[in-house]
Amino acid sequence: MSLTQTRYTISEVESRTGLTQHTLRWYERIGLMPHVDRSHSGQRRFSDKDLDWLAFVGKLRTTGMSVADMVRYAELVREGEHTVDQRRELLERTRREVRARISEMTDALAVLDYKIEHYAGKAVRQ
Amino acid sequence: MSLTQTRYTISEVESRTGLTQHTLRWYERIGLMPHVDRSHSGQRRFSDKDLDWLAFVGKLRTTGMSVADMVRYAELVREGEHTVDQRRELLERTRREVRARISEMTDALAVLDYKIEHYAGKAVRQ
DNA sequence: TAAAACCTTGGAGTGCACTCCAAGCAAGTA
DNA sequence: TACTTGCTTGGAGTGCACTCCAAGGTTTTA
Repeated sequence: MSLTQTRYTISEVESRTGLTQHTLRWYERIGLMPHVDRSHSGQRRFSDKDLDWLAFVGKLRTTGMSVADMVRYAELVREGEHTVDQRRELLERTRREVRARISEMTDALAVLDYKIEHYAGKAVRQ
Repeated sequence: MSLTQTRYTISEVESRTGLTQHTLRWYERIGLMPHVDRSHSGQRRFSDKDLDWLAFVGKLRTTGMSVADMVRYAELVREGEHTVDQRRELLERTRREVRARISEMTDALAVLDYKIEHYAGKAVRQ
């Protein structure tokens, strides 16, 4: 166990993650963050582990997962090992949704390509 | 010119497009629909052309384009031929954003895959 | 004709994901 | 020490994209 664990203030975490301080506090309030350490005076001191969690949460956000589902996932993590099946299920459902979403968007992209091509020529209608 | 153009009531359009009547009226109100024909008593009668437009708008929605940008696009169409460059630009910007979004999601999908794989084994941490 | 189903409007309400505020205490720098 | 910058909280506010409501007129079906 290292005695030199890095601790980050909220503004350091803001600039590292791109999340605002408001959002970071809000994440904690709604239960999307494991409890963050505090300094003797009560200020937040984030750890590298917190940063890792935030990075993972960022990936979940990117997938389009709702905040409610992310909170659900965080709860399952807090509840311990016996929730791994539920967690995997939640992640698998999310994965199915992401795959569907990507294929829809790829479809829409083709329409966009066609339309732009159309404009490059001259037969313009809409 | 055909004399047997099909005209759809709002509930027919609802079941064909999956958009609610509320949303269809709202689209018209905000200028996202070209003006829809009315029956002698004022009820909407949508044409096949309206359905085509709605299908295209649906594709734009799928790309994640904001309603404000879609309205902007609709305005450009109404303004006529001299706006084709602006329209193409708007579509090209949207295309760049969609491509970026798809690649972000593909990335996040890989993380999800890794995590699920992880759960399938036994080294479970978060 | 009578009932049921469908349509109209302007405006209010909803859910989501933040985003900001005020008042006050804490920490770092000259 | 004085000043500036940073941090705390609960709660209010924002922007987006719908979603619904009430009151009343229209159309279809039996």
